[in-house]
Amino acid sequence: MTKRTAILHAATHAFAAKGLRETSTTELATMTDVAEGTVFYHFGSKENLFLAVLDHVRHELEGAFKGYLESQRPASGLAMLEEAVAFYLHLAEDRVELFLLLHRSDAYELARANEQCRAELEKIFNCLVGVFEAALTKGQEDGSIRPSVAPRRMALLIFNMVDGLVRLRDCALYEPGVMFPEILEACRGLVARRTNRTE
Amino acid sequence: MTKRTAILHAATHAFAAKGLRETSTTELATMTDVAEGTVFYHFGSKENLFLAVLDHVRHELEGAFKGYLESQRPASGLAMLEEAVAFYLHLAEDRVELFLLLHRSDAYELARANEQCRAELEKIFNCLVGVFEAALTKGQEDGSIRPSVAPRRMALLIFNMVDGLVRLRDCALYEPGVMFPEILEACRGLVARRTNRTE
DNA sequence: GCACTAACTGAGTGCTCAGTCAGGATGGTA
DNA sequence: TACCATCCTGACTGAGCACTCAGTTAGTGC
Repeated sequence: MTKRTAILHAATHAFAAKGLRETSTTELATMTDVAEGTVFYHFGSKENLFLAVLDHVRHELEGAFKGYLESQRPASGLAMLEEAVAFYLHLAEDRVELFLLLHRSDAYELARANEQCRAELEKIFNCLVGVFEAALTKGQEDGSIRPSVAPRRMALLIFNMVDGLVRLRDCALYEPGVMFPEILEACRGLVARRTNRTE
Repeated sequence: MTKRTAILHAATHAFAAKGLRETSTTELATMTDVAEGTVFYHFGSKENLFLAVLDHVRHELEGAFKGYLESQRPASGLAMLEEAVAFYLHLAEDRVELFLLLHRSDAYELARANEQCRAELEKIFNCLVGVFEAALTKGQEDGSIRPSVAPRRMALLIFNMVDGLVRLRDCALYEPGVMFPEILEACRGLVARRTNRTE
């Protein structure tokens, strides 16, 4: 591993765990057995390093979801949606650092002043919401999902529900795994084509 | 207004807008036309000031929701839920700073080390989720809401949906007002007693 | 007028940190 | 061997910061 990528990885984890301001360049240099100057040689400034981290996070997320979408052959759009929710929660456990970083205010703060950061965040956001949206669109084609549902907007609501659970875990306020059956049931209730029934 | 409350208010807005680390005590002193020392005379440390701000935010939120609950005489639990969602979105626009502060990582960061902060956050969280939970419980009593719904857990999911919208606005990624009809419809679909129908 | 206290002041302190820079090491090429 | 580019080093710098403290002011009771 080159020193550049070592710094990038260390920064990803440190920024996710402690935040941008709370992680010093001195600290990153020590963590990676590198001189302070090396950080600036490769990335120019702390802000640029953060942008590189965000770019890295985006690639990781896009890669993970791309791999998932290609491996799945779901029976229906509705099944695809349920699998997407499951995969989202799985990924949030598998790659905690990616989600921790996105759940911090740092990136959104920077995005207010930095156009590149904003664009990066929007790409990530579209990728995350897009997974649910794709399932809903497919479901409307195969008839498993109600035609009255607006895919993009419903995807946004589902994303909020699922990502909200992950966020509560990150804040150590709640454990999302517990809610897994409820959230699947909720998604079905929100979008599945209704059959005749009363309760 | 005493200098103490002037500092408290300035801090609430500054911490919400820029974050804890990004707001210096020097800055707060200048904003409120007060000497640096005065901040420390009243609050002892920046961390204590932040805790006072959080306590203030909690009182404001609890007061707002208490006033709302007392003024409402909804026809059913389902109607109450819809009003709660509307009020949440309304409050999030009316008192932007309260929600901005809660959507920052600062408080959750501090909560990891500070028990008082953690307790404060949990109270706020319970207050916010509680509003939806109360509506669901009432709805199960009057029959407007399905008995199969677990009030607390469903309240959590609805909270995530609604608060997620507010959060997207705070990140300037989306405008929540647009989604208002969808989110009401979604809530009804999630919890309302089902009638015979097919689509 | 005096004593006591609470509120307030602001210059000063010591520390942390992002970023710099002059120079060293390494390896490829003429 | 000489030259050059790339990678890397770490002591240094200047700015910003939280916090301190000796001292001032204003109010209150005697």
